[in-house]
Amino acid sequence: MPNSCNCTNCELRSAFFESFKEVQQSIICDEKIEVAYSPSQTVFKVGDTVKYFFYLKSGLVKLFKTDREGNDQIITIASPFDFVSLLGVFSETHHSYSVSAIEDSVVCCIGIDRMKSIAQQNSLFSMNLMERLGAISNKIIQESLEIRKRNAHGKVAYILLKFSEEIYQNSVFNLPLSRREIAEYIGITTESVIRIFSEFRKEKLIRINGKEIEILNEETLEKISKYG
Amino acid sequence: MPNSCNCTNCELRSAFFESFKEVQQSIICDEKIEVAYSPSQTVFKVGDTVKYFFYLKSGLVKLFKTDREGNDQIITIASPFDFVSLLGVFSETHHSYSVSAIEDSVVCCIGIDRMKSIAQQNSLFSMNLMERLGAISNKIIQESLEIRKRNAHGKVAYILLKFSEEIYQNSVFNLPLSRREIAEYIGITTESVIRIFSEFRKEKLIRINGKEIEILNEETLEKISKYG
DNA sequence: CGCGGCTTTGATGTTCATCAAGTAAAGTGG
DNA sequence: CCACTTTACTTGATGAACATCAAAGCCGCG
Repeated sequence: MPNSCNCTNCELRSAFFESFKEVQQSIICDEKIEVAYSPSQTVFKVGDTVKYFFYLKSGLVKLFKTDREGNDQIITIASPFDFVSLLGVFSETHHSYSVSAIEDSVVCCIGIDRMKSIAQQNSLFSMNLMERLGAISNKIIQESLEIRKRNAHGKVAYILLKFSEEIYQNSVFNLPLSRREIAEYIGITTESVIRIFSEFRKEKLIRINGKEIEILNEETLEKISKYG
Repeated sequence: MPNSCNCTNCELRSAFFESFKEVQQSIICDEKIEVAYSPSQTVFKVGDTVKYFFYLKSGLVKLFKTDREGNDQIITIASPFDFVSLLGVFSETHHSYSVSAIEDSVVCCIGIDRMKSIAQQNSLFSMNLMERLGAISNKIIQESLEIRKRNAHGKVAYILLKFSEEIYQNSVFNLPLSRREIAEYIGITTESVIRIFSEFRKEKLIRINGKEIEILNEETLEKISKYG
């Protein structure tokens, strides 16, 4: 029964099932599970067996690794429509990073074996999948280079602009990450994040009210992001 | 004519054509071009149109980006059997990074449209492709996190061990990168690389003779790499 | 209500970048 | 093939950027 499932209008379809035959689409629709997560809840952890292919339907999640001393490194933030499963999903049996929600989120889960067998039967689908997975991995790599080449001020400006322009598309937003998580994302210390936030506030580049941030001077922040 | 091409024993076959029907394999064998590069020669540049899928048959190449001030950032070093084309190859029309040889290298080039149409016809092939591309992208992301979390000494130790253990599998090797390139790879300055090399030499952890390096005390280097 | 985690600020110190200068090596043109 | 230029390498001196350590206020939660 095509279109009988509740995801007929799901973004997931337009996002990457465009090339899909309806019968297969409905198989996926019937078999997928939707799971809701509250902030700080874990979707999966490093080392967990790869059982599902994950897709973020709504909300915001962080991908991260924890080292032996318990320090986290945030790899990236995934927004709605993003695949939470990266490329390793088809080549690895265990996850090489952890995922947890940083906002109320809904994740679609499709059995990985099911995904594989469908991909093997439908090469158009697997090409689409490859393109989308490729785009995400590329984005992570490029972003990591962008962050790496900046000094602390540039890193903070970059991340503020990312949240404002890319994620929330609004000059006012609620920062979904703690100061510590920001630090873990851009590779500086929590204190430095706070100090630079304060400087930006004193220079009237941003307004801060707890987690609420407003970008007041985007132009100057762009400059700081570009030229440190 | 299966097996009529000169790459019957090519690593490329065992590497990812295992699932390939012979007739298609020979199409690829017939159509591929092998190009040899000397150190410092460019395979392709940021912004170039994606025309080929590239595979490293032998040698060593670097993937890197150049910013507006002309400073390079090395993304990774590709070894034989590695795909030089990353995942973006199917989703992007222009390369987002540059590639140049750092040793005498031979690169196999296959028309990208040809690859795409074959992948669309053969889903087993496209799955294989996806797995391999995924593994490489994952490796780049993981390595970048590893480097990021270390201090300067740890970074240098890490990179020395990478060359020794992973790339050359030998405690003596000729460093294929200049001091500057090492710096561009791990995100510190050239002077710091040199200084830390000198310290390691004075502490008898390594022996340096120009480009020739010998790892003398792997154990201590491992410790420095792990604990900074 | 008290404990632990998050945030903030200040004082201090280390690490590493920057600047400068000199040597060695490698490419370039007459 | 040699003078010349350029690039790579090396060391030292200096300072800025950022981490670390310490302490206190704040908030949420059991």
